[in-house]
Amino acid sequence: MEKKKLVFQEVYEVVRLIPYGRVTTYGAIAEYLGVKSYARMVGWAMNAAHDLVDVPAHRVVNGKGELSGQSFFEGSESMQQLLEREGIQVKEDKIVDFRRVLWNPTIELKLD
DNA sequence: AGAGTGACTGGCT
DNA sequence: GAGCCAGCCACTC
Repeated sequence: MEKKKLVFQEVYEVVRLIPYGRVTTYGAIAEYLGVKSYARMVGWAMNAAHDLVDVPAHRVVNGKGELSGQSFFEGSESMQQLLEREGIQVKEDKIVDFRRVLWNPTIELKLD
């Protein structure tokens, strides 16, 4: 058995595909890339992606819809601010109607 | 090389 | 439905 390796570039590509006004989870991305157990690593990849402006990391949250990486966006605008700008309501660091705005690449980008 | 840590998740209580 | 516990992989000290 060969172990699949997580490629940051792949993660960034998926994150870039997230539609405006939608969000996804670390687990969903990991699953789509075929590395379901790498949810934590995806989050870590986001940390590295912090340097890239093309990667809307603010559209990626944890499975509960909480802005876990909010503290990491203390650049100019907070993660919450960016999400609300896209029409996503955020309350108590949690996305309102999370299920409704959730975008699952494994489903939306079905490979067949 | 061993131990600790973390932008997580699923299962059980 | 919210909270606690264990499993997960890469990175740092």
